[in-house]
Amino acid sequence: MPVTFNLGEALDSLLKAAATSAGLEAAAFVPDVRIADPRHGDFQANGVLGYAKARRLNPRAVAEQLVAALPAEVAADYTVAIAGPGFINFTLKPATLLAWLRAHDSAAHLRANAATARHGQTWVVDYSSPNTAKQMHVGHLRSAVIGEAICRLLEFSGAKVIRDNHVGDWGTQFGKLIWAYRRHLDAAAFAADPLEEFERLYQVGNAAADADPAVLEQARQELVKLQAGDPENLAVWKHINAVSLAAFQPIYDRLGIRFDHTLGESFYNDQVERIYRELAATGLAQESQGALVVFHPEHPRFKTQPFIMRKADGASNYATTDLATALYRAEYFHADGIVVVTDFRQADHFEQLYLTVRKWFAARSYRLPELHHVTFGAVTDADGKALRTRDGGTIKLKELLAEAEARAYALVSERSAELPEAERRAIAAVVGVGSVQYADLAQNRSSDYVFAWDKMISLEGNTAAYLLYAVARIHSIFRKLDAVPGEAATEAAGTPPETPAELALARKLVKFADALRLATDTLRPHFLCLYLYELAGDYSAFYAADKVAVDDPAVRARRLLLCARTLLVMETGLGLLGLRTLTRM
RNA sequence: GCGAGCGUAGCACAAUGGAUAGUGUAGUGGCCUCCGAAGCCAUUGAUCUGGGUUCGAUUCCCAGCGCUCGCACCA
Repeated sequence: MPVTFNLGEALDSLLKAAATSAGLEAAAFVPDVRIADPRHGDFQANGVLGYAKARRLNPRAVAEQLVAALPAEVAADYTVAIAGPGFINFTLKPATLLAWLRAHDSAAHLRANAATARHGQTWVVDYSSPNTAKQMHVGHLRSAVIGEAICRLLEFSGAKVIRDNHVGDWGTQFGKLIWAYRRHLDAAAFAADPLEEFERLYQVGNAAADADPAVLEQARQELVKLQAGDPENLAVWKHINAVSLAAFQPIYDRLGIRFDHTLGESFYNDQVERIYRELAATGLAQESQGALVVFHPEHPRFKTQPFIMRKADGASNYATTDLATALYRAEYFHADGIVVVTDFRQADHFEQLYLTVRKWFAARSYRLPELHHVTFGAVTDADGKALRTRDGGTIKLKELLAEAEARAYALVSERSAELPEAERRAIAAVVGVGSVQYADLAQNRSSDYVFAWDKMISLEGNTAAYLLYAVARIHSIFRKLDAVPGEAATEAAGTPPETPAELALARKLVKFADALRLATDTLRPHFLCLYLYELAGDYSAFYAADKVAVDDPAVRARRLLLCARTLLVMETGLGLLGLRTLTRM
C-alpha cells in the first residue's frame, strides 16, 4: 500500500471517514490527531472526548465504535489502543516505519511530497529591509534570518516565493546627507568603507544643521530638489543607494540570501497619487489637522489613533508607500500571500495598514491576499537591555559575523587540530554563521532574545554545532565503511528497526512532515529547529547504543539505512533553515 | 492614560486545549583497549497572583502585579 508523507494528516482523514461509516455526526466530529508522547504511541486522536461529552455519550464507547469502523489498512500499519478517558493511540509498526523510510529516500522525493500544500500559490516575502546609507546592525539580523527561513519553508510547501528587500531608501535624512556628501566626502575613507563614511557624513550634516540655521535650510533645499527630480541630486542619491546595496551584498552572501527584487520605498513614489485618490474616493481617508488620515471606528484604539497617509505638508510617509506596496504585490505579483518580517514595535502600524488594506480592497473589489505581519522580539544583553557595544553604539552585523567566525575557528582548531588550516577556516565559516542563524531561529520569535556568545558557540544543547556534529558523525561512518548514503543494495537489504534506539530514531524520522507543516503554517521556524534538535538527540542516543559497523550484514544494512535517512532529513531541514552543513568538523 | 507583547527550575528556553509540564546549562554520579566524548546514560529543581470557561488550562476569557515596547505627521 502507498505510504503517505504526512501520516498524521492521513490518519485524520481516515478517522473522519470512519466517523461517517460508524454513524457519528460526521460534520461535527473533529478527529484532532496530533503527535503523541512516545510513551503512548506515535499519534493520538483526542476528538472523541469533546464529541462524546457534548452528547452525554461514553467516550470510550464512542472510541470503540470509531476504531471498529477504521479500514483494515490502519490495523495493518498501526497498533491501535484506546486509553484513559477516550484517547485513541496509534503506534506505528516496525514494518510501516521501514516502508515510510524507503518511500522517502531522496531530497527529491521529500520535496515532491511536501510541495502540495501551497502548490500554485505565489507568496511575497518582505524581509531584511535595511535603510540605505547606514550599516546593517544586529537589529537587522533577525528579520534577514527568519525571513529567509520562511521563504525556504514556503517554497518547500510548493509556493512560488518572491523575495523582496523593501529597503528604506527615501527618508528625510537624505537632505542632510547630500549636503554633507557634496562638501565633506573623504575619498580615502569612502574607498575603505563607504557605509562608514556615509554614516559619518550624515552626522556631519546633522551637527552642522543643528549649529547653523543656514545649513539646515540648505539641507532642506537639497531634499526639495531631490524630491523634485533635480538631476544632480538624483545622481548623488542613486550613487549612495547603489554603493549601499553593494556593501550589503557580502552579508547576504554569508547568510545565503538572494533577493529577487529590491523595491525600496522610492520605487513607489509615482504611485502615491493613486493611493490618495482611491482612499479618498472610497471614503476611508479624511482630512484631520491638515493631514490625510484613516480612522477605524470599530477599533478601540484606531478610532482615535490615526493612520497618517499624507502629512500636513503634503509629503508621503511610510504608510503611503506601504499601502502602495500592498497594492503592487497584489496587482503586479498576483500574490496569494504577503509576509512582512519586522520587529514587534511596528505591530500597530501593520495592524492599521492591514485594516485599511482590507477595507480598501473590498471597496474596489481587488483580490485580497493573505496578509501576515511576522514579528519578532528585541535582541538584548544579559540585563534585558537592547544590545549595544560597550561604548553604547550599535553592533555592526559584519563585525558580529566576523566574531562568530573567529570564535568558531578557535574552537575547531582546538578540537580538530589535525585538520589543515584551510579546512578549519571553511568549517569556521559554516559553524560561525550557522550558530548565529540558528540561535535566532531556534527560539520562538515572539519573545525577546538574550544574546550570549557562550551559549551560541559553546556548542552544547540546542545549537547549530550540535546538529552539525551529528551530521558530521554520520558522514564519518559512511567514510569509514567506504559506503555511500542511499546505496540501492544496502537499502534493499534493510530490515525493520528492532532495538529501542533504532525504533526511537525511526519514529522520529517519520514526523518530519508534521514539523514542516507546523513551522510553515505558523510561520515559526523554531518548530523545525526543535524537531531537528530532537532528531539529532535520538540519533546520538542510537549512535551510542547501537554500533553501525558490525559484522552481521543484515544489522549493518538496517542501521546504515537509518543513518542515510537521518542524514537526508537533517541536511534537508537545516537547508530549509538557511544553514549549510559539513562532512567533517 | 490607552494599547500590545512577554512572565515556566539559579540561568536560557520548549510545550499546535490533552495523559506524570519537556530540554539545555549550572550541580551531583556513571560511560572512551569499541564507528568522532563538540557525545551518551542517570539524577536534583519550575507554570507571577486571583477568579472564570472546559471532561481537561502553561495555553482561552476577566481582573491585578512585573518587565519591555507603541501611541499625530521618523521608519
